[in-house]
Amino acid sequence: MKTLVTCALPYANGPIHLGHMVEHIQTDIFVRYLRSKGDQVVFLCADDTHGTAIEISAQKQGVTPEQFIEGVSVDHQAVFRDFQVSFDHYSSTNSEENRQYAELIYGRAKDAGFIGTKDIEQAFDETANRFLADRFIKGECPNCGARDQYGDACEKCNATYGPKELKNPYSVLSGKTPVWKGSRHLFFQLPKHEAFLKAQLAKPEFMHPGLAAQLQQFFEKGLADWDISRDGPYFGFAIPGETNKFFYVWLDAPIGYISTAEQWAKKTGLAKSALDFWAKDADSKIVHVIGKDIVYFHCLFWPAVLEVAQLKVPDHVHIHGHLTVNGEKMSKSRGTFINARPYLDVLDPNYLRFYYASLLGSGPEDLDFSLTEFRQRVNAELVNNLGNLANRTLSLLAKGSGLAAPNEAIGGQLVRDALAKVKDIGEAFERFDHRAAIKAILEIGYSANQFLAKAEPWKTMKTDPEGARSVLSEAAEVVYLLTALLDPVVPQLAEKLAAQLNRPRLTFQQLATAQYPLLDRTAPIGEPAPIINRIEEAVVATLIVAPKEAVVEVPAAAPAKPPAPPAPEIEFGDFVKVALIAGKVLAAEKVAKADKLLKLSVDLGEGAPRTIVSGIAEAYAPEQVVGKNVVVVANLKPRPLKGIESRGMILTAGSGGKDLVLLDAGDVAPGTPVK
RNA sequence: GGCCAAGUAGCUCAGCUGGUUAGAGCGGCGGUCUCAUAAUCCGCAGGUAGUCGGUUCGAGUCCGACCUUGGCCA
Repeated sequence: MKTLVTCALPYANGPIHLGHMVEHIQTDIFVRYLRSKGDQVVFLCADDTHGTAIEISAQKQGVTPEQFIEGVSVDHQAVFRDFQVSFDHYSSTNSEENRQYAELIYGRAKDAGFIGTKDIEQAFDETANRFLADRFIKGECPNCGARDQYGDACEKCNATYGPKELKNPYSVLSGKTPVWKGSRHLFFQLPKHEAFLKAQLAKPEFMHPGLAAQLQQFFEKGLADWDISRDGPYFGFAIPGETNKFFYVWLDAPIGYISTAEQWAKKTGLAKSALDFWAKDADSKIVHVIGKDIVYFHCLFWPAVLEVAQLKVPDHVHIHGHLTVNGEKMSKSRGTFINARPYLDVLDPNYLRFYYASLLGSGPEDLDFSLTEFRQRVNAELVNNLGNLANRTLSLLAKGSGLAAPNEAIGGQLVRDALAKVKDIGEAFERFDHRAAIKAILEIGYSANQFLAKAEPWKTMKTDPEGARSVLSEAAEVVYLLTALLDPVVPQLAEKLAAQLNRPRLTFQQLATAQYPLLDRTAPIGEPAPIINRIEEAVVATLIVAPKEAVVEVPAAAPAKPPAPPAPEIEFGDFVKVALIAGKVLAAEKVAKADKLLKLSVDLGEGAPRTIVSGIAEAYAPEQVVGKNVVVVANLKPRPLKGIESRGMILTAGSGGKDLVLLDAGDVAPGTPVK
């Protein structure tokens, strides 16, 4: 039995960011575990390269789409390599193999009578000579009138509608008003597969049951035919037997999973073809790992397409959540959109691998990259607990005369307790519950540190050198065990430990039957050294950078003003009288008959929130300030403003009116003093 | 609007089929050790379990309503 594992194919229209890495790291951990356990596993990924967006991007850069995706692919692969994501092959959907499989699958669907045609009317840009997808047409929201909204939904009021309903529509490409034009499109007849899909979703091992339940809404509304064709010009594969029609990018993208396997088979000779995995009756297990945003493509369309093409339907689709940064969606304007390459420029990839692993459960919940949490947890758990355990043990051992013969009375309990956790750790990795695996590994580290603290070999070394050697040798058993347990998560560090022990890494396969003692005590150990250093706070802070545009715009928007006259000096005693406290805005509303005032409810960690009236309404809408961390003068005498008693003052910078920004207290708990 | 999921200490989470004083890690505070990357180890403080109601001898655990958050609606 061999397992084929895939990550979702990154779109070749931009760089890899830390959100992508959530998926690739957790999948790599899963794969490395399976390999360590002795499973045959092939780990594949590719760039998703087709569609209008890529064509436009290439045009902007003055290169062909092929040149454009080639450059992107080089960058993508370098990032994954530097994060030690261990793909067996990385390809592109713009390959000859992918064209062949796309044509094969389409042909089988057509022969089986599952492709229909329909005439549809679409926006057409006569200047660019293109049909316009919903996101290439903008206009005013038919519901709330907001300007510059896309053709499918309004970001202001969340209304959904069709592009034809937009008022004053214009093409994003040319700015011209589009015309409406008919075109005949090809449709995959999804409704004919309702029974198959219902049965597929009912399989408990196929996908997360909660998300499967969510897909029921598609059945309740009735499945619709799926438009799989696009009119040229379109960067993609021409549809056989049609004129100027191309496969929609979402048809050939997942087929990349198959064509990449085909290339891998050719490259390595380890399989005759992709069909060793993908034939309907193949002795294989197929696992897709995807984000929750693309569930219906992978759990509705894709299984139906494979079924029609008489290929194997995936055994499991693992669905994970998205990344937030400091508790919010990644945002370019807030500077929290962190790309993978800048991260690698300043920080060790092992930090991120460990941190993600320590947060990831097997469910589809989001996870947060909080800068402080990231630094504190990695330093405390990976560097201090585990890294230091290895370093203190091996350093002391190196000072003595090497490993002692096994002494079960001293170390048997420690090692057996640790070994007893191995099965659970493996099972946790296998169900993507990396968080649980890390927790158990840390418990082992904790036990070993405790063991050393009690035995105090650095003291007994002087009086009982043999006893001290035995204690350290037993602790070294745990370090040796870590070469297997840490390998899926931080393979480089596991390798360093193995080198310092002067032995090859242990594997989960070996551990399945291993017993105390694990370590051959006759061979010498290597040279001890710290395996990884702590994260510096100053370095983490550099990950969040305000976008350049904003930095440039500030001086332009605020013409130089004469500097304010310096305030008279005050004593330190005067300063400390001001109680500055970090708070979080829980709610905000406009104060009636006041242009400048917002009534805020602010959590200062006091139990009940405070009401504070603040003159920031010209700069901030109420919904913009909710959730913000602010600095509050907490001991200001209460004062009524427009009949509302304001108990404190929010600090801002700027001259007032529209020109002010709230001071951000940062990622600290409400009630934290500010000095 | 419809549907789905989640709401347990400052943060991230455990708590099996309802049953004694609700747990852990991180963070905070105090102490200890000094082998080790000021690491380790010991201890302390922190929770009206989103809210309200119901079932039950007994509910964080079951049911209902509501609130909040996130997601999906091709």
